[in-house]
Amino acid sequence: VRSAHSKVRVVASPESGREHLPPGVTEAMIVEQLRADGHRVTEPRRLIIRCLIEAHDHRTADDLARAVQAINPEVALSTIYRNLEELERLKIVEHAHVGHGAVSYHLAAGTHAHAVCESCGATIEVPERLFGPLLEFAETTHGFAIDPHHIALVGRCAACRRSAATGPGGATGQR
Amino acid sequence: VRSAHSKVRVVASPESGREHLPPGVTEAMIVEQLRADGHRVTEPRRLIIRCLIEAHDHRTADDLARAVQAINPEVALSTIYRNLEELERLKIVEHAHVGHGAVSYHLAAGTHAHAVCESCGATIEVPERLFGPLLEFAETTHGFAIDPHHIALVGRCAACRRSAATGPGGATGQR
DNA sequence: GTCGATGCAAACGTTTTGCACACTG
DNA sequence: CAGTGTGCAAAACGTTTGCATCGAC
Repeated sequence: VRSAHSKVRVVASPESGREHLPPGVTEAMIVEQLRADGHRVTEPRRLIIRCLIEAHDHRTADDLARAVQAINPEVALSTIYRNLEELERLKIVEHAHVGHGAVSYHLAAGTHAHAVCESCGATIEVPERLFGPLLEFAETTHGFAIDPHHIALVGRCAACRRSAATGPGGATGQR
Repeated sequence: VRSAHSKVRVVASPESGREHLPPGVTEAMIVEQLRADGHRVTEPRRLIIRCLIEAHDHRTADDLARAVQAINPEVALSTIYRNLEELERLKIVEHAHVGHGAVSYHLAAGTHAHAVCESCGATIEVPERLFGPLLEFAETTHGFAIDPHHIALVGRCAACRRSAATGPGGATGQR
């Protein structure tokens, strides 16, 4: 039961389709923003941005590294991390903690949170507004401001629930 | 800004007090359960259970190791991990992913979820019922069963929000 | 030419594993 | 006395950092 889901498969939203996808962010726009903030525009940086836009699902630093290295194998993993850090500082990128595994990065399109299947790694997206009661409780009773983006909820997707029902071998299992 | 919160401070619930604390679980009860499941009762195991009960706030494997080693320094960290794993299999213990840091373990008292302050690590507890809308959405639109226990929500506690407001130095910061 | 950004390799903190030995049942 | 559970040490994993060099401005 070691490493499952290396590739996060995003379960399509039934009706909505792609309401939340990168709202037309372009490489140029981001580059612009970087320049404005006094940063240099280098090839690795440009590649990272490009791959981040192309991969509109969420991916780990390592996934991203592979995508970038497919274009330029010279780019180092540490560069990926440093750039993701920078891009987060500029609010261009956000990350989410997806249970046990590696952190997942994506463009800051806002407005949705994530839930990951603990057995297969499939991700669904959840409208932020459903966090309302939680936000309100935390706010009013503790003055605490919950950030729904930052972590992924955990659970079991339809498929895995089904197969768990059939195959009884199901240990408590996953992390 | 390296390692902050090693000690997770649990913000007291304003009124409720300790409604959810270990509902009188005892070492003996758990030992019983272990035996029933065909496991052996060893000293390390006993100590781990004891410390887990005594520390009714949530703690990392490492915290727990220190507590156990205060009694018997021989106990290895790997034993802690292996036992936590076993206890989870028996549904005696649960773990929660608390943002970036180490995983947090606690007795499976159920009925509440967690939210952690991303800057100081303070934890609040959140009634499970507030997840209702989320559970329902995930269930009806994707057949997905969210498990509110498994991960901690992330946000900012009252104190840190206040100091962020005063001290402007606040970077985007924390992980 | 300056200094921010990079590649590499090594360090880090947490968790997992392989192995020989110890102890419970 | 069988075999689970243990300690130890080392590996694995994702991430961060130090340092010399490179290249955008």
